[in-house]
Amino acid sequence: MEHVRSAPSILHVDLDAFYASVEQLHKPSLRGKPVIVGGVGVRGVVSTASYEARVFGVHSALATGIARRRAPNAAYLIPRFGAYQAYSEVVMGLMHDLSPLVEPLSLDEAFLDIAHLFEPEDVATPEAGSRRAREIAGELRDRIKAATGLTASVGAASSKLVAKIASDAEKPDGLVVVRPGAEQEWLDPLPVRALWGVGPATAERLRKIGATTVAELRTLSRQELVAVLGASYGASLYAIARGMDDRDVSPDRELKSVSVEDTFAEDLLDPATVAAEMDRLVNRLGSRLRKAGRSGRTISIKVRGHDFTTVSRSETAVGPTDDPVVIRAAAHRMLPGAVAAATQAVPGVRLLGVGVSSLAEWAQLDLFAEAEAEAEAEMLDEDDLDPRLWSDDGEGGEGSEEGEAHNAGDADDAHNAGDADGAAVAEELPLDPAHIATPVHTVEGERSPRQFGPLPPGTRGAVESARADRRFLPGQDVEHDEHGPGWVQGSGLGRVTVRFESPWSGPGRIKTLRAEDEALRLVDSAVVARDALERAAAREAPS
DNA sequence: TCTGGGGTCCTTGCTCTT
DNA sequence: TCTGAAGAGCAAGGACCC
Repeated sequence: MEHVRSAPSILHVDLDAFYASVEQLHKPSLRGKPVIVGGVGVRGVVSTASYEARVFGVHSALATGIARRRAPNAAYLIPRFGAYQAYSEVVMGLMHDLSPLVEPLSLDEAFLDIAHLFEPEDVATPEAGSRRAREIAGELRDRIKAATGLTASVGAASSKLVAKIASDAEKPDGLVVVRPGAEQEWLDPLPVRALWGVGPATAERLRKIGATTVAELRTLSRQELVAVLGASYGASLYAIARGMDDRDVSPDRELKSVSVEDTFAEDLLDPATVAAEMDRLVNRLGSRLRKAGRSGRTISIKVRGHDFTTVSRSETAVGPTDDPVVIRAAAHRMLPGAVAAATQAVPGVRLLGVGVSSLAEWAQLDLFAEAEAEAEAEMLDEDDLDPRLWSDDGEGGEGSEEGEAHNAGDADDAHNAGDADGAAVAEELPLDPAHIATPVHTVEGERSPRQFGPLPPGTRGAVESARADRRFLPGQDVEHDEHGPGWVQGSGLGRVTVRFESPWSGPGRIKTLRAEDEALRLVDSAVVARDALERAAAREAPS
C-alpha cells in the first residue's frame, strides 16, 4: 500500500442533497417532505432528490416523468441557482478560512488540504493523525451547519481518491476518517462502482472479467486491465484499486471549454427553426464567453436526433474568437451535415448545442477571418430558410409540420414549451380561459456564473420561455404587497398558487391568485438567499 | 412520457509534417 | 527524388462526473 501522506490531511466536503436541502430551508412547509429539484418539463430529469424522496426510488438523472410516477406527492421544483450559488459561496468561504488550498469540484463539493494544521505530534502515529483530522472536519461541519443550516458529509484521508469515497460512505451528515495505512483494507470490500471514474460501462466490462469489488479488481494484472480498458485508463485503474493517488489539491483549475445546449420539448423538424435555435445558442455562448473574458479556437456543435443518436462536428481556426458572427458562421457550415447524420434513421432534432474549446484569455483579432465569416453569415441569412439546403443528398428537407410551439415568431420561446405545471403539492386549479397568464416582472439572476458544477436540468429553456410567456414556475420566489414573501407552488391558466412563507418564518398558507395580479412579482432567488444567510449570521453573532 | 446541461478526459483514426 | 516511420494536431465519439 502506497500513500504519500502520513496523515489524513485531505478533506472532501460534500453538502447533502444540496439543492433539495436549500429548498427545504427556504420553504418551511417542505421540511421533512419529499422534494425533487430538476427539470419540470416533459423531457426533464431529476437533478437532486431530498432523502425523503429517495425512499421512493427517485434519484438524480432519473426522468422526471418516471419520478412523478414513483413519488406523485413530492414537491417538484425548478432549480434556483442564484440561491445555491449564495450558499455555496458561504460554505467555500468557511473552507478558505481553514486553508488556502481549496479545490471546488462543483457548487456543493470541494477538496481541502489541511496538512498545515497538523503539529508534529499529530503525525507521530496514524491514530493521532486521524484524531486531529476528525477534530478539524467536525469543527468545519459545525460551522457550515451554524452559518447555513446545511449538513455536510466529510471524508478525510491521505489521498483525494480515498477522501472522496469516504465522504460518500456515511451520507447524509457523515464524517469518515480513513486511518493512514488502512486505506486498502477500507477500499477492498467496496464495489468497483464506488471508484472515481468507474461508471456503468466500465463496471460492466470489469464484471465480465470477474471484478465486481475493489478486492477482485486488485487480483487483475496491469496488462489485463490495459487490454480491456486501454493503456491510460487501464493503468490508472490499476493504481486506483491500490489506493495509489498522489494528486495535490489544486485551487486554480483552468476552464477548458465553454458550451451551451438545449433539449426541446418537441423535436424540431423544420430546418429554419433548427437554424434559428442554433443562432440563439450562439448568442448565449457569445455572451458567456465575453462575461468570462475567454475565447476559443475550436468551435463544436452537437445535434441529437429523436432516437438519441448524437453527432458532433468541430472546426479549429488559426486564432481564438468569442465573436458570435464567427462562431455562427462555423456552426452553420457544420450544421446541415450534423443534422443529416443525427436524423438519418428518424427525423426530428431533439437537442442542439454549441461550444468552444482550446481556450485563450483573449480574442485574437483576425480581421480576415472575420470578414470572411461575416460574408458567409450574410449569405446564410438569405439561404437558411431553404429546406433544400438541409439534405445531404439534395432531396430536400425533413418536412415541416413542426412549429406549433414556435408560433410567437420568437425563437426564444420555442422550446420546452411543455408542462410548466406545478409542484404536486399544489391543488388542482380550475382552468379559466378568461384568465390567460399575463405579465409579471422578469426575474433576474437565476442563472449563476458557472465556472464549475451541474447546470439546470432540462430547465433553462423552460425558465426562459416562462419568463417570455410571463408564466410562473414551481419553486420561484415571489413577493406580494399584501401577503408578503412566498413561493410558487403551482400555476394554471391565468392563476398562480403561492405559499406565503419565507426561510425565516414558520410553514405558511396557500393562496391562489390571478397571474396578472399587479401586487405579485417575482423575486431574485439570490436576494432571498443572501437575506436568509444574513439573518442566520446575525443569530450566530451574539453567542 | 426515458434519458438535462455543463464540463473533463480518453481513444481511435486520419492527415500533415519532418 | 521517393518512401516510410514517427509524432503532432485534429475530428469524432464515448464514458464519466455533478
